[in-house]
Amino acid sequence: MAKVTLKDVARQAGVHVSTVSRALDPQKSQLVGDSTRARVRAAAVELGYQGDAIASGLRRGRTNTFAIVVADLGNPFIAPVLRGIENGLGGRGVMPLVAETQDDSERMEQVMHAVLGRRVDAVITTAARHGDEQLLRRIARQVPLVLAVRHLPDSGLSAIVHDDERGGRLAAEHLVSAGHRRIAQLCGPVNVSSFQERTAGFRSYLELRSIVSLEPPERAAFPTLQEGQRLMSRLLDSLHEPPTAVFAHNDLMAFGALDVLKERGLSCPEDVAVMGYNDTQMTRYTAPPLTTIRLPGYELGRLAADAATMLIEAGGGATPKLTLPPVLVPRASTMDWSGSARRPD
Amino acid sequence: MAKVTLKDVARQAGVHVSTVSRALDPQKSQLVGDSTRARVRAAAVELGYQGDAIASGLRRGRTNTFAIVVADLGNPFIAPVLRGIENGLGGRGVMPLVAETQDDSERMEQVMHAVLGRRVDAVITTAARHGDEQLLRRIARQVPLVLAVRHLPDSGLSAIVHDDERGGRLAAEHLVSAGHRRIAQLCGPVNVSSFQERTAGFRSYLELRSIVSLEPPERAAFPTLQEGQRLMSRLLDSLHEPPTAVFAHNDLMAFGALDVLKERGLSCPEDVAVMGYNDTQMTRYTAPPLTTIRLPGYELGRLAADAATMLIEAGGGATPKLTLPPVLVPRASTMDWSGSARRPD
DNA sequence: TTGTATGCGTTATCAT
DNA sequence: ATGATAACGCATACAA
Repeated sequence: MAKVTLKDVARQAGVHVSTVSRALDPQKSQLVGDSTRARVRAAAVELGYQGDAIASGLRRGRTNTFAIVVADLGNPFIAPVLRGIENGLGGRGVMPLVAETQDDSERMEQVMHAVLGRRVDAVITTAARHGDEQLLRRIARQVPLVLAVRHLPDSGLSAIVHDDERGGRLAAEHLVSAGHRRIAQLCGPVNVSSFQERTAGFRSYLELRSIVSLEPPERAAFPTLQEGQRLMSRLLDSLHEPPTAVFAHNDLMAFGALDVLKERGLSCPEDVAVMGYNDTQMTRYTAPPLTTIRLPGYELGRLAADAATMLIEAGGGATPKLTLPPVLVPRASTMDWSGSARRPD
Repeated sequence: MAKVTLKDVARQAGVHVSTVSRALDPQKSQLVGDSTRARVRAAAVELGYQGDAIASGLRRGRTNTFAIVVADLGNPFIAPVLRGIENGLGGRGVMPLVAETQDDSERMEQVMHAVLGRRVDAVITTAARHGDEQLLRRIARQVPLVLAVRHLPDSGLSAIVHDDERGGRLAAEHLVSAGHRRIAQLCGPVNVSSFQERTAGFRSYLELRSIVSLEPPERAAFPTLQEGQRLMSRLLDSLHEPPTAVFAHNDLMAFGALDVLKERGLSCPEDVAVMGYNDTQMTRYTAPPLTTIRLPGYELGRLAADAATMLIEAGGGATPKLTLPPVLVPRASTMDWSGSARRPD
């Protein structure tokens, strides 16, 4: 089945290619006579004509394709975001070109190169890290760029993010009001805005209450389960006495922390309360169900898609920024802590 | 920053466009003199030249883009598969164009239309349903097509799948050998190969042991948590006495089943053992940890990418098919069933 | 309302 | 070893 082009349809319908082009373009089909339009459409259907988006893209300078650059497809939190983007795009006939940086700035550069070469109409990335400012600003001069989930303060780039500073504070408030005073946080990578802000928000509330935040000797290199395990081990090793509560910077790291607690014969929440972040799908099914901070990932994805669309239309005349609110979701992993009776708030 | 084309580089280097094209093409750069090549490259770097994959695609007839058509990005099992595909493609400079059908055959048709129009070099889909044979065979005549995860028996299409018949049998063996006799399965959608085969494999082993499989009045419309809840409720409503073990066709449905059990005051595994399928990331953290069937999703993704590449090179002269083995992962959700002492095998 | 001509950026083919 | 030219399929400015 050789590929059918406008030319073939034109011959079949007995008109010129440009007429076919117009008749088949919803925007311009009105410019063509009723009878010819019908004839052209019939011919197109009969021959099974299918427009060539590549040729059209070359001519029009628009590909109806957005690049979605994520850090890690394996992180369950990314699925709803992707889905939101996909759904936000679908209606407009735009399709997502997906790439993964694996949280590596070099790969980020390669990926950006690859997507720019494909002449995407916009780029949405959830993979920004501090240090990428220069690269991303350069990219943003060539194509509308939206930061999602992670932003780059003072970069002047559009960003749709969650209020992670607030999320960190919510976590701290929750733990403190449950009576905890020996509190630690397992921090995600230092060069990612989300984790920096969670750290800061959490710490600032503790300081407000004059509580010292216990912290492991280092931060996670990646926000993964394995790193959660590693940090929790190091934390326990570095203290004479375990903390009574731990705030992990995402749910995966919290699960890693739970592993280590169990391994060492500590129970959650009786000995150590644990909370996560993101409220990924499974948190309510774990043992114990995990207290966490819920972020509207799907919503954020849709809004990022909208922002990218706006950016295209505005032609540089706007930089949409939005910060979505997190919500505390209290569950058993921070309830009924045995120490709360002994040391009431 | 206006876009830099071959023409600009040619002018800067003082050569003809076609020379630039050759000098910059790794395949043909040998055909051009050493000094000119150096000059051209210098000019390209200086101007920040970046090839236009759209124009190149139009001319060459290859876009270095594969379409990945999935049913549901929200299903956690799809993440490792996507990741495997992405990694399998990355090395070859190919990028994935991702689309979601939401398990709707009509949307499948639209999506296929959209990706064909984008002149992708190949299509990998994990969203095939019985009833899609005709559509997909038509697509396969126009572009190399690989079915992944779900296949279409007798369609003659390439397929990289898991051995779900075997997986179903493993599940049945496990439950029976734990002493269960009142066993039910919560079946996924009837028109999807994976679930049909899980159903068949499970049933065939029970028949072998002369055990009647209890089943809810209907199957799930989608393999989701909500449907798992619904089916479990209907199952319990339809029986005088609950089953002692339930095989859910994926982990999500199993979690739904657990919800309902808890709601009704039944405990797992003491009253009812539950097992899932897929071994998604969270199964070891749930309460109780979920017995499940592990599938090599990442591997399957990589192999599907390879198969698609092969298909392109073979030009229709091959239809790679592969079936990957599942593995039983026993955990607490099917252990220490209280009835096993009373009715030993 | 329809047809003509031209170009989007690249590459293959031919010629030099 | 390099240059000239045409063509990939489509869309637009312009002419009729």
